[in-house]
Amino acid sequence: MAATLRDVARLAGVSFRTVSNVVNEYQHVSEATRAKVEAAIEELGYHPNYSARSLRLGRSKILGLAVPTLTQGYFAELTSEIIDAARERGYIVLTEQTNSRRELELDALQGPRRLMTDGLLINPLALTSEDAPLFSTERPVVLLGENVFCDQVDHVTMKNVEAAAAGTDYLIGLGHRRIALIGAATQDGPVMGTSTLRMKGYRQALQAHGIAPDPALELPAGTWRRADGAAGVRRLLDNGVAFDAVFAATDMLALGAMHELQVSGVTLPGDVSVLGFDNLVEGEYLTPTLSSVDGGRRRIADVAVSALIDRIENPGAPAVYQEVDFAIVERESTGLRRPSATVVAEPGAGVDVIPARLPVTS
Amino acid sequence: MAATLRDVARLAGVSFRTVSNVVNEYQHVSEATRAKVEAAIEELGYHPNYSARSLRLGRSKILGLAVPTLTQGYFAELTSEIIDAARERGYIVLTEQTNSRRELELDALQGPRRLMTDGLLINPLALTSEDAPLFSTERPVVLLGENVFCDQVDHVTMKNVEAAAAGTDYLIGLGHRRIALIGAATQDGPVMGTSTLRMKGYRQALQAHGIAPDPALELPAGTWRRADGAAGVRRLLDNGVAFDAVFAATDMLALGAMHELQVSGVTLPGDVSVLGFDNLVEGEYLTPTLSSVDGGRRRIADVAVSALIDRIENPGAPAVYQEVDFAIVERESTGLRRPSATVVAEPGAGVDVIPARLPVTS
DNA sequence: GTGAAAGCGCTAACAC
DNA sequence: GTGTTAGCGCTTTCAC
Repeated sequence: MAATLRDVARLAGVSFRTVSNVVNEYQHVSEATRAKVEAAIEELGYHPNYSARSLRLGRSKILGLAVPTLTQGYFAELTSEIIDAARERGYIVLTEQTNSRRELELDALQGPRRLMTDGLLINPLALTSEDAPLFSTERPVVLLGENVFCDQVDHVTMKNVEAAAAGTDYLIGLGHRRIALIGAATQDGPVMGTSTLRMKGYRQALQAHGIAPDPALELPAGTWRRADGAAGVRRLLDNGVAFDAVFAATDMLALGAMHELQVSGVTLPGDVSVLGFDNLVEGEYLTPTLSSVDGGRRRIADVAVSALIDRIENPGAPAVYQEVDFAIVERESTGLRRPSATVVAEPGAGVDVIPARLPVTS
Repeated sequence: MAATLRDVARLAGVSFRTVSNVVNEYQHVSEATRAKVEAAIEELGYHPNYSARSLRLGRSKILGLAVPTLTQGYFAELTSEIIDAARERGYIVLTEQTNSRRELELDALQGPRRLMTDGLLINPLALTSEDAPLFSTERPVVLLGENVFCDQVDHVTMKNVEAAAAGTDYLIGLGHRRIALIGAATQDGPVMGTSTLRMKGYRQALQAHGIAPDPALELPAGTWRRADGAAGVRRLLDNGVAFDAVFAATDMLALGAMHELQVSGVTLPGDVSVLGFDNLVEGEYLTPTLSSVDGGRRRIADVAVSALIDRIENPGAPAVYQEVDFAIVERESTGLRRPSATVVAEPGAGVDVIPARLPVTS
């Protein structure tokens, strides 16, 4: 059996109240007693019992985290960063996977496990803003993502519209005019909210530069997996749609798109620039390395964890909606449009149908 | 404040002992009382307090998991599967990342957090078998991976040697004779244990078929990231080493290798077969899809969680070392060696230096 | 600066 | 079949 406060007190020859004082770094303990107690703690290998402490304090120093799945790069990295951020603040993380299933998202929110944790970070995908009332529970919740909005609850997310606009703007600045968007929003698509916002930013940037959006360049993706990115490019190539850049709504889509382009003999970024979104570490290990819009995942982790812990330790403040800053991470997959490239249509020219595939000019 | 047993008892008009009986599904509760109590529970939204229950029982139904990082595909997927397996058995998982740092692995093993969990699953990378004594702690531990072996502790791992041999054997069966191994073991390389075992299996299979191992085909990888796989292939191509297949020690290495081959104009699997190891979901989303040795990750998760929970609920049994079964998952990146391929050296012929790069025969 | 004692919410041994 | 009660290990109020 593990040593308790009493065991330590007995060994140190003090009352167990004094031991508690030492453990909790209270004032008013003489140096001599403190040393004695610390020696006893060391000797017995004493650690406080967290269950007892939680019961007493009503706090466990455990945060709950509910993400769709760890098998997707974005959520694996987000979780990784949340765990690290929590650790820095003395909290640990109980991770649950909801698999985007409504019942599991509800369980994370309302189930008995809630009581083990001091607060919950949740990125819902199945629940929608119609379910918003469910989020204003007695125990603190911090919302992540773009699927649910709720006035009553802290929310940390990206500047999706602005970031997507900046990404598009960056491509335009490189001279690109026929920018395909892979991962365009559809009614029944996955992660509706996110794609809607990113598409909005894409269109805004085009319009700001007087480029008319071309439906042929807006490709929905069934899911956000690599294969969908590849399929998007395939469709462009098969339909002979002219394009000089690809903006993918996520890095996973970008990876698939890059791959399909390269297999088809298209040089990156010579013929086509590819820009992703999310800045996954994976992008650093590609050839060419992937340029990407960093929506601020790292910062979301930090801010969300801070917001949650602040609310736990200091309840009652009004709910805050926070958007973190983004950045464009320029690597090798994007470059200046080559003046000689034959595939580029003039701004606003609509669909340019070219014979077969994207010709490779070199 | 959340409702307690007493609140429920008061509302139901029974003693709180009776409520406890209902909650814990004891015998000897009349139907009528049970119904009354359940109604009261429902009305108050009562959930038992886990801290109190843990304190009382000395059990928390929380498992600890210490993996190097969630940013690597293998560990993200392993964690995902462990969380699901634990959930099925009524446990939840506290995930920690050790970043392969010795101090953090020690902390997972010995730190105060151990007391919150009923048991620990740990995949050490910095600790070695010399540290084995540290693993036989009072509370149950299950070891994962190949870096530490300890008689005193349950251990669940892959049949690395046999699986790598089977993978190599499979490639030989397809007619390949010049099989490059990317991720060969080195003294100071990462994940020493794993690469040593997989290389051993590779060599065994070659020898079983009378093929002499060729040092030029055994490429160490600095780390197990995608870029290292690409670098391995580059080295083969630049040195003009003839090869008709690549066996990568992990899927990440395989991804990099595939990419570098394709960018160099090599057709997969027409010119070269590529076989990975780990069977990450990512492999399903490549073009071509990646054939891979599945070391049994899914099963490791199940078996390890079961072993840990069994030991928690029924301590005292002797420690067990278990190796799970593997499988070869055949997808598109591997195929029969083409008889016409000019790049294939005869078995045992040693290094064939060819002019420039691997010629593409079509 | 230290000691005594209450009580967090629960389970289970013990009465009835 | 139901009620009473002790105590898990801790923090903290209150004396001294």
